Amino acid sequence: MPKERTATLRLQDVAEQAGVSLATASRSLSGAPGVSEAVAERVREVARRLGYVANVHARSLAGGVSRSVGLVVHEIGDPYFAEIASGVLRVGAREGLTVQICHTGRDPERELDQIRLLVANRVGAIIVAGSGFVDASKQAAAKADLQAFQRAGGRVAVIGRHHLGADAVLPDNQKGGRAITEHLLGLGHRRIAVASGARELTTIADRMTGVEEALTAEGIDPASVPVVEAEFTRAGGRQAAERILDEHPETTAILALNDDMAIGVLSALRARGVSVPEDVSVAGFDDVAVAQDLAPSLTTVRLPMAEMGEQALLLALKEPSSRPRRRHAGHEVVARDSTAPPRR
Amino acid sequence: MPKERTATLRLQDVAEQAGVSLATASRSLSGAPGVSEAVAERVREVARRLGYVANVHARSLAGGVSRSVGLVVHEIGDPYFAEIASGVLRVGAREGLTVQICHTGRDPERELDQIRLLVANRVGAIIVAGSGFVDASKQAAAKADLQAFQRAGGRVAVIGRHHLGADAVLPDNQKGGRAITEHLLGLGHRRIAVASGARELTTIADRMTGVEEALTAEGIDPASVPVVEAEFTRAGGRQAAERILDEHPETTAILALNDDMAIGVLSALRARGVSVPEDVSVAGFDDVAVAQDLAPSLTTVRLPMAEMGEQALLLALKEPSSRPRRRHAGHEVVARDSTAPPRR
DNA sequence: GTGAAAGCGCTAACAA
DNA sequence: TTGTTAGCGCTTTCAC
Repeated sequence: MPKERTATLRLQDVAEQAGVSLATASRSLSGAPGVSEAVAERVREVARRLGYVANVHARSLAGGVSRSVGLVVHEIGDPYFAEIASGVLRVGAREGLTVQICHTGRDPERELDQIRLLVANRVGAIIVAGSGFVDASKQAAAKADLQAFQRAGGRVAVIGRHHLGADAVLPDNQKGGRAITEHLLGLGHRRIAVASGARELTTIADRMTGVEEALTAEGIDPASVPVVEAEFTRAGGRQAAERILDEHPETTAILALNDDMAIGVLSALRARGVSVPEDVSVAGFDDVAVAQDLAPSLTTVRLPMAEMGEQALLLALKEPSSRPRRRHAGHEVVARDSTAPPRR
Repeated sequence: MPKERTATLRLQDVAEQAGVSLATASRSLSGAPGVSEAVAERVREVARRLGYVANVHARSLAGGVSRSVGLVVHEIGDPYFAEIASGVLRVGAREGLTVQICHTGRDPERELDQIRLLVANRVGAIIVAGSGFVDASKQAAAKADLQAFQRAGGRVAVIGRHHLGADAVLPDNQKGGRAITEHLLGLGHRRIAVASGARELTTIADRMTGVEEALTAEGIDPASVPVVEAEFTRAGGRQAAERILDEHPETTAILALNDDMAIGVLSALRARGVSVPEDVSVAGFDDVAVAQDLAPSLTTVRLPMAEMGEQALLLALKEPSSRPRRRHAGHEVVARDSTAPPRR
C-alpha cells in the first residue's frame, strides 16, 4: 500500500495549465452548468492531455456522493453467485460505477462485518445476494446497519427473501419448486426423495414450500416424502444420495434443491452403478452453466441469475420508494436427459 | 446514490463523547502509539457503543493510504476467473482490504478504462488477471498507466504472462501444455488435434509451445498436427470439434486448450455419436470444478486458480522490489475417464 | 460566466 | 501522553 505521498496530478494543475480557476476546472470536468462551452472544452482537453484522473476520495468527501456500490455474496467461486456478480458488474460498468465484492460464507457475523466495511467505504448502494435466514433474528444486526445506511441516503437491494427492509429481487423459489415437482409427478413419479440444504435458509424453505404444494395438489402427503438435509454443495449431494439409496431404495426420482447438490447426486448414483434416468430420475435447481453439459444433461429450474444481478443494481439506482419494491425474477423448467418416466 | 449530506457520525462526535481531542480519538482507533491504553480503550468503547465507522475517503485523503485493491478480470462469470477472484477475496478479507472487481471482456481498451478507474479510486494495488497479448503494443497504454501508478507508490501484480512490467504469478501454461500432450502421447496417440483459442493471447501461445515441445520430442512434426482456432468458449469447442471430425476423421485424441472448450468438444462428440474415450480421447486445461463431474470425467491440467489469486494479492502486498518478481504456480495432469489408449 | 473561499472527515506534524 | 492545527483534493455556495 502506498505510504509516501503520491505525486499525482491534481485538479489544481489542470486548472493552472488551462488558465482557469479551480472552480471552473471542477465545473468543466463534472459537466456542471455555469461554464461556457469553449472554456469547458479547453479544460477537458488539457485534462486529457495531462492524463488527469480525479481523486475519487476527495470527490466523494467534498461532494458527499459516491460512484461505487458494494456486492455481498456467499462465495464468488460458486457459479450461482459468479453469475449474479457478472450481471451486477455489467450494469456497473455501463453506469460508470465501481463494484466492491465481498464474501460472507453464509455467516451472519461475517456478513455484518462486510456490510460495515462497505458503509465505511461510503458506497452509494449495497446489494446483498444469497439466501436470507428463516430466523429473522440472525440478520437483525445487519438489518439495523442497513436501515441506518438507508436513512443516511444509501440505497440497498437484496436478492432473495430477506428480512432486511429493502428493495428486493425475488427468485421464483417457491413457484420453481412447485414446477419442478410437477414435472416429476407429470412423468409418473410417486416415490420422490428430496436432497435439501439447511432449512434455516429462506431459499431452501421457499423451494420446499413449492415442492409440498405440488405434492399436496397431487394427493401425496408431503410428510411421506423423504427429505435428506445435507450441505448445499456437491459433497452434500453425494451424501444425501447415498442416504436416500440406503434408506429409501424404492425411490424413483431425486430432486436436489440446487444444481450443485444435483451434480453430487449424479456422481453418487454413477458410483453405485445406478443409471440415470433409467433407474432413477434426477432434477436440480438454478441451471448453472454446466447443467447442460453433464451427462446425462440435467433437468433443472432455470433462474436468470445474471439478470437478477442486473435488476438488483438497477433497483438500487432508482430513487428510493416509501415502501420496499419487489421484482419477481421468473423461472423456467428445463427438461433435459436426467429425468424420464419411472420404470415401475 | 446519496445526494443529500449524510448525517453520519464523525470522529469528532466520538471524541466529544469520550472527552478527548480529535487527535487522541484518531490514534486510539487506528492503533497508533502515543495514547495510554486506558484512554484508548475508553474511546474504542464509545465508538463501539455509537456504532461509529470511519470514513474511508477522509482517511485515505488525509493519510494518503488506501485499504483497497482492484482486480481486473476478463469476466467474473467464467469459473476460471471466479476461482481466482475467490482467492483474492479470501486474502483481502483476512487483511481487511476491500476488493473492487471489474470486467475487461478481453478488450484492451476496456481494460485501460477500468485500470484508470481503479487509479482514480486510489486503490493501493491492482491485480490484472487473465491472459496477456502476444503483441505487446496492445497493452502499451495500460502498461504506461500501471507504471505511472507504481511510481506513485501503487502496487501491481499480474496473473499470466503480460508485458506490463510488474510482479507476476505465472500459471504453468507451457509445462502444462507439454505434460498433457505427453500424457496423450504416452497413451499411444499419434493423431492428435488441438482445439485452440486465439493465438494472440499469451496463454494460448504458451500452451501451444508446450504442446509443440512434446510433439517434437516424440519425433512428430508440429506442423502436421491440426490446430483449429475458435472462440475460447464452449461454443468454440463445439465448432472446433466439428471441424476436426470433418476434416481430420483419423484423429484419435482432441486436446482442448481450456476446459470450457473441452466441454464443448465433448458435447459435439456426443451429438455426433462419437464415444469418449473409446473412439476419441479428449483432454482439457485448467481443471475447473465441474471437470470431475462431467461424464466422462475430464482429463485435464490442474492449475491452482484460487491459490494463484491469493499469491497475486500477497505479492502485491509485499514491499516492491527493484525488479519484477515471478512466482510459478505449478500444475498437475489429472487423468480421468476422457482419455484412454487409441483403438487403432 | 468566473473566481475566492469555506468546508467534507480524517491523519500527522508540531506544540504543550 | 495529549491537544492544536494544517492540510489531503475536491465540490459548492457566494461574490463579482
